[in-house]
Amino acid sequence: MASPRQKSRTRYAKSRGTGTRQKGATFIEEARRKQILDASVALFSKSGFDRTSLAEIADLVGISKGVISYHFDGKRDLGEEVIRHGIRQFGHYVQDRVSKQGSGKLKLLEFVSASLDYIQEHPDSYLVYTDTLRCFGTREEKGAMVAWANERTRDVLTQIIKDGQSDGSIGKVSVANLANIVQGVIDGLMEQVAVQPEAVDLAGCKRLIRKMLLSVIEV
Amino acid sequence: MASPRQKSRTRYAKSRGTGTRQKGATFIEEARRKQILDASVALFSKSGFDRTSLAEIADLVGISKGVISYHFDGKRDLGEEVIRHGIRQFGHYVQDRVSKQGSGKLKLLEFVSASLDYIQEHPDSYLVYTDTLRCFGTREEKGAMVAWANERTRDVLTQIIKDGQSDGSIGKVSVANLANIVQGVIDGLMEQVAVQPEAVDLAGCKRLIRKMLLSVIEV
Amino acid sequence: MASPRQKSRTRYAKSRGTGTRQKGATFIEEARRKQILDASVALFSKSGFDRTSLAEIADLVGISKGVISYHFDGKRDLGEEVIRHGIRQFGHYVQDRVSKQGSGKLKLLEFVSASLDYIQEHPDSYLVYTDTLRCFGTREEKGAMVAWANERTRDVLTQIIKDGQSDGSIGKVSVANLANIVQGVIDGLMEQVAVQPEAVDLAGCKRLIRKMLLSVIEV
Amino acid sequence: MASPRQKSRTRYAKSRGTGTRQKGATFIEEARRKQILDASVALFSKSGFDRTSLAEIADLVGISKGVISYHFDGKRDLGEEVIRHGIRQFGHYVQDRVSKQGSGKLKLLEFVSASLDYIQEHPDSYLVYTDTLRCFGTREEKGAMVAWANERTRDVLTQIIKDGQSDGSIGKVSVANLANIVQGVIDGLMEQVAVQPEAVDLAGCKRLIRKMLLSVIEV
DNA sequence: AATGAATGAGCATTCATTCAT
DNA sequence: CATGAATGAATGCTCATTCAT
Repeated sequence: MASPRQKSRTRYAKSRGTGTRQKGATFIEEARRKQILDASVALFSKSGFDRTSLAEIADLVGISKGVISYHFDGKRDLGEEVIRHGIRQFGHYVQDRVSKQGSGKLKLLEFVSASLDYIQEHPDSYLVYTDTLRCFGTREEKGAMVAWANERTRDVLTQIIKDGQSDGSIGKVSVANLANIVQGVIDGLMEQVAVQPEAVDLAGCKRLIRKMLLSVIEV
Repeated sequence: MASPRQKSRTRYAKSRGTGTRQKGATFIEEARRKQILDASVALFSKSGFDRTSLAEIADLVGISKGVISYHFDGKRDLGEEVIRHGIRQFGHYVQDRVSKQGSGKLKLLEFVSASLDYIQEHPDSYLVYTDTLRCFGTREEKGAMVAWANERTRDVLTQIIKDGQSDGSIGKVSVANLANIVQGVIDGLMEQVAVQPEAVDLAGCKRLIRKMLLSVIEV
Repeated sequence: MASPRQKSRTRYAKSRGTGTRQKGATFIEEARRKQILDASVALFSKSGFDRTSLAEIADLVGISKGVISYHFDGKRDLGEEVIRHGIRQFGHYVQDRVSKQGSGKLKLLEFVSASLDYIQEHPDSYLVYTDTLRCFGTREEKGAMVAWANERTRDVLTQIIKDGQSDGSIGKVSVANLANIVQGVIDGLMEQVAVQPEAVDLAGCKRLIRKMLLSVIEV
Repeated sequence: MASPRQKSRTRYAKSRGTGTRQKGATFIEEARRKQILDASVALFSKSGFDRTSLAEIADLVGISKGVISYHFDGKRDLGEEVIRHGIRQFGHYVQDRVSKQGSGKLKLLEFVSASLDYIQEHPDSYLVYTDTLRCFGTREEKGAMVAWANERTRDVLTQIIKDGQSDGSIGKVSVANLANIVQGVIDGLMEQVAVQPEAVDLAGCKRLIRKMLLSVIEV
């Protein structure tokens, strides 16, 4: 995926766009970006994107507001970077675990497990992700962004199910519908866990979901 | 003085939210509130709570901003009312259909169907609900509100499942886990439908969910 | 000329657009606008449009910044209003004196005289006008605005000269060229007077211009 | 240390503006200055002095902002240099053509012609000049600068006219008034041409001005 | 000579809220 | 009940300038 960073100014931007990473100078740059990103996640998860001011972020990092503008192209860019960062991390985690499974069936079950484990370990992640996502422009813009993120997940799921059908571990079932449902139940449980961890018995839910899934993917 | 205009923050508007209704004289009052609420929903669904100003709402209704302040105890109160209104409507719709079913099993299946039908018919509803919630204060405050809304639904579901187990239509299964999962899949699909209606084959999903549910509630 | 005021909000804007002026309420409104406009002219003439902040204007009037936003649609609108006001006043003054003259020739000479007298009496006027005009957007935007203002004057001049040729007081001469030149010399002298009043002997210049004009408009 | 980097505000750059040139070593230096100056003119003519940031200039040249600060004593100094540069170029062009004429009368007419030709060939020049001037501090500061520039021109004109009167090619006429008027009409037409070239028939205007001038300078 | 990085003041703008009438 | 008017704090953003390497 090409980085959407755009507004070229007198800055690192140019060298950044190429994808080439120099050492030295870029190190401090990358460090600052990470600092700012981390502070943003912390504050966004507490008060939400809209209700977190650049001043607060700068304060938390211990820098002046201008630095944020220097490293990011405005608040929106910062928000997008936070989202990207979150999605990437989540994706890596799940992908990592899924890829260790042999059959499509096992991969599908692992996908659910990994997703739910991730949210349990990083409860902020989901909150920041959905909250920030929802702060972007009009309904259409937001919709497009959420849709984009959803499609990403759905594509992965679709592929896993298809693989399962190819390798014979998953039987005849509507791939699209199953993908939608799996994604749905994961998203839905994620919110519940993020908001009220004590109200969800994740282990139990995982077992139940497993049972439900097996009932429809049996060959 | 009987005027609702009181210095105290806990004034008229607040006690209104509880559902208690005073007698007459408030007819015009009730009409105004409805006007404002409707305009709010329309605008929130387009631009989101935070990005909709009281001025815009007043403009759409054709009144001055002051009127809103008179009828609602600030923007937040208006937002909460919008949410309550949305939840209530959704609840009534589902309850209505569920109550027409005989067994717990049928009720559970109808709950899912009704929920998904509702979102299809009122795609704005979910968007306004989640977006507005997003805008309330700190994580704790938001969490409390979401949790409250979730619990409402979960309680209903829990009762339905228990009823099913009592009437013998639903077998041995963890009530809490099943409730969480059903709620989760509904919430998750709701978002997908709200954001990308064309990406979800609702009828197919309903059938698949039905199959999955039957596999775990069989006696 | 239709007023270019646009952004309708909950405000006077609506009743304003119609052109109808109510009494009462609009009085205080009009008074505030005038206050703000006057303060703006004073400050613009001192420091220029770009280097005058809304805060300074508000301070001078003794109100809060918000009031300016309430009465004007942003700084640019304020600037445009200042310009319009200036052009209108200048136009009225000149028109007033010109209209009292009988022949086109006399009108042309009076146009020059009146213009130069005006600038002598209101030295700020020209400065504020040119400075503010030059603060609007890109070269094209600015150009369009200056061109618009120039055309206005040129049209009046063109008409006067044509009238003179009709009534026989002005002979054969290129109307367009003469209009350009007359406007040019007026503009040019205006700047000199505005900037260095003591460096220009206006009475003497008027006499000399008169002589020069007579030499080319003689029948 | 011989480095031009001195704390004192009155440093290198300042003494540079006077026209005095030190000897060698500053070759690269001079090249950089020219690069920056050229880029500035290009950008100022497009967006105006105030709306052009040092970052944009640096970007266009392909250097970092710091370099500009190194070679110029702040943005204002850069602006002044741009103006001086513009005036100098204009002056040279006109002087060049004027000096080729024999009599004062011919010189005067050539002065007008050359000035108008110059603006036609360098329409940006005038725009940059007036716009940049506009941006210098208070009315007094700006006034002083404009006055200085005006005086320069006026002195040249005054001398030409006086020469004409000495050599008998120009008759009895108020030197000061004529100088003011000639300068005025040139300035005024310059603006018209700069802003709306197609609205001015320069050749025709030149002929008409010539006729008007002849009528007052005849011996 | 040059740069990347950081600064911090300044600014226009938005907006919920208040209140006298 | 309703409104026009005013408030003033908050916010994102721009930018000239500084300075250690």
